[in-house]
Amino acid sequence: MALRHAVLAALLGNELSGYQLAKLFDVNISNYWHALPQQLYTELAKLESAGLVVGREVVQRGRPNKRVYTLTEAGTAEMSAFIAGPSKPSAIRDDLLVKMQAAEAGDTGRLIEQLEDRAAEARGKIEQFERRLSRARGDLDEDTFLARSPWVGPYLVGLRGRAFEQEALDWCKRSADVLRARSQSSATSQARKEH
Amino acid sequence: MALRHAVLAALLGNELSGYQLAKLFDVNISNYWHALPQQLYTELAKLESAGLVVGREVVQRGRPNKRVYTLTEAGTAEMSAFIAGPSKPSAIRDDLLVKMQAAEAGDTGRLIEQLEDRAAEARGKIEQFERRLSRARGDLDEDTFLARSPWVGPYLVGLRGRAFEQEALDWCKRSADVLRARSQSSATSQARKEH
DNA sequence: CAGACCATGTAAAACGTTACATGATTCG
DNA sequence: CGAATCATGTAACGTTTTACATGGTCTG
Repeated sequence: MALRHAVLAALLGNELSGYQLAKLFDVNISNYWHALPQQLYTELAKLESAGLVVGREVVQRGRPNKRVYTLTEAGTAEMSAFIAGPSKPSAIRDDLLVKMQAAEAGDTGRLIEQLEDRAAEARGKIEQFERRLSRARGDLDEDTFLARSPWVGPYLVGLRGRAFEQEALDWCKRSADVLRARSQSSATSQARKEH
Repeated sequence: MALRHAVLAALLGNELSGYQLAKLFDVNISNYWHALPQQLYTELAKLESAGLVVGREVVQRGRPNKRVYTLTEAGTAEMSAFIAGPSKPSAIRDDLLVKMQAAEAGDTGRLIEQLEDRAAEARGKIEQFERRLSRARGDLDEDTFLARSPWVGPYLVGLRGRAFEQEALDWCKRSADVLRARSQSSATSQARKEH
């Protein structure tokens, strides 16, 4: 029971369909919880039969009908109990870091490419976070917003998302630079030998 | 097949037993890949029957015998193929962030406590990383070390571990401050009303 | 009219976590 | 002598991923 709370948290204050939730998880929530659409559909069904959310059918013109979900009181209570309870240690898994750890066993050029791809991705995400944070603040400066807004949870989560991506970006740039410099100098000394 | 590569990466250049590997995962590798001891024992058995590692029995006095594992050529080749192949998007899951997202639905005081606990944990980990990095560098400065050392993968991974914990620490402090300030000002306005 | 987007699910396979199980040695 | 550390596993259970399945609308 873990995805459960991430879904409830996303639904808190927003009425969302499975599809909308999937998009939200893809672009936003994935920075602290990753889930595939299939999981969300099954989770929403489970949550509804457990009485933590209620769904209602929304008839649409020009596109398929959808079923949107809202938290019930039991759902809010569940969330409140979750917040008070113990946290599991946060888990990370990142292929790039596994690859970096084993860098000497593989093709450094390919690894550098992957670091550059990840850096580009990070740049995109940072911009997204920036836009979303700025929209949330409106014309208040950050400290004022954080002091006065009735809801700060999602904003603080966004700050961490941005910082995380910034950190990833810096690391990718630095690591790619180091690997590039090393492969050049070893190519140079190789050339010197062959001379 | 995912834990597999994290184990192979850890074993690259080190001959380790399941137990030593478990400790390494607990303190070091957990920053980019999390695994429990049980998983490691079963994974090592699988890797050995797949011919990617070989184990050998080490007889010890004063403590139980152990079985230590080394990469085979096939294991190194597997790692090299993994490095060249596509990376899965990195996955994070952090209860604290789920709780923060839903902060308004629960007890803010409990959440602040948890942020403080996490901050203390982060401080400890940062120190550990600092010590390990400094030991790895020896008396070279970082840039010289990164240019000259034959192995930089683990060091670069350590840099990210430290940066990640530093980022977590900063975020926990900032978030706890924000929540504290808000609960005080709402307590104040509450007191004013009751007056 | 092809490709992207909206919209929702099921089933099987792989993976991870929790609980169970054991036993010797060292340190305070 | 109790707790921590060294040392290794199995089995049951729960979660996540991958593959399969479908079908309408909107945009270029």
